[in-house]
Amino acid sequence: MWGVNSSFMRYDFKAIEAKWQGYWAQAQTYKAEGPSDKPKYYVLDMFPYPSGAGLHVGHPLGYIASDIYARYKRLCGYNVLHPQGYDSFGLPAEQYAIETGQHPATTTEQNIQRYREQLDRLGFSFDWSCEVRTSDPDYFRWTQWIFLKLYDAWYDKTSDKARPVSELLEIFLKEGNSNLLASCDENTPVFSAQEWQAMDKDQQADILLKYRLTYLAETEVNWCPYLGTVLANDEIVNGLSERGGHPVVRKKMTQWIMRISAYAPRLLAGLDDIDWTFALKESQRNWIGKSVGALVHFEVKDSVHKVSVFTTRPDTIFGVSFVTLAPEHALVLELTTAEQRNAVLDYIQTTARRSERDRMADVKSISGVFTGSYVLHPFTKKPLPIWIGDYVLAGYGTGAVMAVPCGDQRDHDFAKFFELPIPNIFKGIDVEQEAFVEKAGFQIQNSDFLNDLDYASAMKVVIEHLESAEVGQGQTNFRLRDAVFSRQRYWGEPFPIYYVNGRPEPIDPKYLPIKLPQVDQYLPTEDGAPPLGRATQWAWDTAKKSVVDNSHIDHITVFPLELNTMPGWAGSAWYFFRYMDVQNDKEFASPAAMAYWKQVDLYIGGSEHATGHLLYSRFWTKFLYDLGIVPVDEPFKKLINQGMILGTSAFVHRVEGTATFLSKDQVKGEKTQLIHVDVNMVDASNQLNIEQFKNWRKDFSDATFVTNAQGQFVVEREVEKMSKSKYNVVNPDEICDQYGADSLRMYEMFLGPLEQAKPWNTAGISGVYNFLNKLWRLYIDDENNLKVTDAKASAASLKTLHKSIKKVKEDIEGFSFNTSVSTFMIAVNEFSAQSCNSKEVLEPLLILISPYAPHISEELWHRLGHNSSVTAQLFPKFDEGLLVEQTKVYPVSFNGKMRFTLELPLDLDATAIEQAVLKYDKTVAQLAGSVPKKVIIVPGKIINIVQ
RNA sequence: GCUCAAGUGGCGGAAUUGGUAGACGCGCUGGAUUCAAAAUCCAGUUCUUUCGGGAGUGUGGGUUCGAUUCCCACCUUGAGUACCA
Repeated sequence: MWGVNSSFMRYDFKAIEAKWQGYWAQAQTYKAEGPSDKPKYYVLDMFPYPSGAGLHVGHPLGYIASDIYARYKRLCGYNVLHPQGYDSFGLPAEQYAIETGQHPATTTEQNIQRYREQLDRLGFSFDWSCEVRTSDPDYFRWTQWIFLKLYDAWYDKTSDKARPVSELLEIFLKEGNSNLLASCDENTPVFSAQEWQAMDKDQQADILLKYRLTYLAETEVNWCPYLGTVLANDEIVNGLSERGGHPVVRKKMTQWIMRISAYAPRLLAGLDDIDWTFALKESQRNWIGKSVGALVHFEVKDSVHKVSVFTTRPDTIFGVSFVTLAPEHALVLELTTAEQRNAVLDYIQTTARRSERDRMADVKSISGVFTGSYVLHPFTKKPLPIWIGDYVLAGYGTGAVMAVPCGDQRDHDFAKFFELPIPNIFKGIDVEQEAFVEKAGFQIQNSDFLNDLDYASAMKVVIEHLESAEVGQGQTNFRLRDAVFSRQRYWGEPFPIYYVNGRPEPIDPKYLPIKLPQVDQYLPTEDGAPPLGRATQWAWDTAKKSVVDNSHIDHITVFPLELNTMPGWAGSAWYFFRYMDVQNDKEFASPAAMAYWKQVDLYIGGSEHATGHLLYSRFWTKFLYDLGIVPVDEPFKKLINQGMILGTSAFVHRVEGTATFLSKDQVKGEKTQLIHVDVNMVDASNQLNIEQFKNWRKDFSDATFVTNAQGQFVVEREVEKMSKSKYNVVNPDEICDQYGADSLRMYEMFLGPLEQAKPWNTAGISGVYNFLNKLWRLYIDDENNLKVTDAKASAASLKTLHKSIKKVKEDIEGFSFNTSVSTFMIAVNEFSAQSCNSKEVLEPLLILISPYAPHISEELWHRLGHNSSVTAQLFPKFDEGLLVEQTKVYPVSFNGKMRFTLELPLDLDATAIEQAVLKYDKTVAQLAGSVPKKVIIVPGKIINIVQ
């Protein structure tokens, strides 16, 4: 308690922060204006999933950065929308519900409150009046509404946009689908207008479903019967579930699928127009995976069948020596001859037993089997053997490849292994040992009409030949697969769908939202239906009404509702539009609000969403744009990925097999195990509080602790991901208690570049904490009186101020928040040294610092006598004339003679220039042997000095 | 394997278009203050040195009057992705 009485006053951050947080909330200081004449700026964070663990210091990093930017934009006169919400549907709440029987809504609500308390302490300028929660029926009503829009839409490749199904019906009615270019199921039959009209309602419905942007299809999934759910590939380890170690089987399930593949070309092209990092765009490009090539059809010898393959290298068509099908390929059994039948069946069985993951992991071993059949080369008509092999994936292209051993390493390996021919089509290149895979630096040989051509011309010529001979055509393939949209879970959005004779029917939008029914348990039912199957049909009031409404249904009770729920990404794929007009109960946002706010100008979040959320959001935005619902076709103009804040774990050395713990400096060759200890029991100099440790781990209360000569027990340190299980979590609440929110905000920015991963180290925070106290003492004396006067500022302090304004402005606009903290420190140190107490510089300084440390700035601003908020001010402008720096002389070689370039400020007169030159005469003389005789001034800052 | 990013003091990290490398902070050292501690303030802190200087931004080359910055090769680390025909 000595500190309170000491002559040096520390600023009372607790009182100040509480005071201004309350004031901002009450005055709604950060509420965005509605559509107005002011220029707008939309700053968005990726909204959090409210987990039970609460926030650790890593979570707010991006929020602090976006808050600084939002505050800066307000200071620049923008109407800023800076909202926050919760991605509140999710698996952990459901798992907790399964274990405890508590409704996920209850725990979610508790977690949200905890998050809100923690966020509020940090002084964010969020406009909470437009908070969204994805699990709120008033919100997911619109998620369901968008789903219905997708259900009621198809993709027209001719106009390259989505259109309503009603327009598709008109086309079918008039001309059938033979001229239609649309994204649809591969197995869609071709029909005329007459044939369409002759179909019954059910047949028509089945056809339409093949065109819808969300459709039902059977897909293979990883099913864990024990957990009663589908698992993602990375949730499986060695064929067992990661959680619990239960067996996982491949199972076919009918699921809702999103036809994102229809948008692949536009999702790729759109990347060129948005301001994202190269790395992030690159990972989306890879994910979309465009490859340009050709489809080639091979006739099967003595058969009506054809094998179609996709290849990116049709120029190597004369190098084909066999064709390989995936074991799952539809034609495999039909093409297998009687002699090969057993071998092929064996092979299919063996590969089926291996999971997809094993197959992918095991790249080196080569396996395959001959089917006994042959295809005919499209040009030479030479018979080529058909093989099956598991290096060909059923899911990509056509599930079949034309094997060119001289031009593809996998084909080469396969050919060598099974002693198949390796014809060489590359002139003068040896392909005996390995394939030649370059796309340049060769001329083609042994290839009929392609001889002597290079890659580019051969590609062009061969596609012309394929098309004129009607044995293939140029084609572009995408790797992007349609996205499975069904989850066998409880805590997600219900689908607005019911079934009539097994066919889906949409629920009328006027009955939305379809709320989650009450269930007795959150597990799947005994017969394997999703948890929603536990609810009685009539628990679904609104759904029931819709079924009753449907006039062509007679026996309402037999028509089941969709029991799956939507995946986590559904609610997050459009939430940025809802913030614009959150109270609206007629539309998800009004056209006026969307016309004003348009799109997110700055989006900050983690890069782990590169191929999930960020891709799906772009997909839904483009879709809504096609229907004229939203005015933009890209949701996020600029995107920044904040790096992770890592934890610094602490470990103790335990001598193996004993209960003896050694201080780090006492380990002398003993075999030790490292055991995690809670970082909160370790001080800044890496000393462990042994008593606390014994208390924490009762099983070690009798253990021996070997300390060093100073009686200290030193722990081992290591940087790891911050996580509860590693006991390295630092809670922002504790930092706020000890140093205040402004210190935490500044320190997180000061740690390093925003986009870089960096370790947390609580010890370093004293630097910014001391800085804020120095800042305080610049304005307030030890008797708590204002020191600031109306006196004119000195030239030196004005220069310091304007340098700082320029630097901070550049830093914020370039997202280099770390260096502006240094700038503040330098400014305050210089002002202290200059004994500066002029309002003229100290007022602008507060405005400058306010985005970083809003509480202390606001307090001092009011102490200076202002009634308004510091954030209502305008960001100060810097005076270029004050920013004159030192002069520099550099020698420049020109036409063999030595010339000198001198960087000088604009406002220097001739005498000053001469002085500047003389000041550097030593350098110049060293370089040129003498002092320059003549100084020539050219426009701008550059002055040439000629010998 | 492929793609991307990054290697600078004891540590986190600065350095504008190629122009005084190590800003700023932590830590450490010394001093002031204190009965003492905490806190605060001041000075020092890349290495090396015969105190003139010399070396130095992962390694080896190159371009340049001048390179942390640009080019080539290599090494290391991190992230993503994976039989995509």
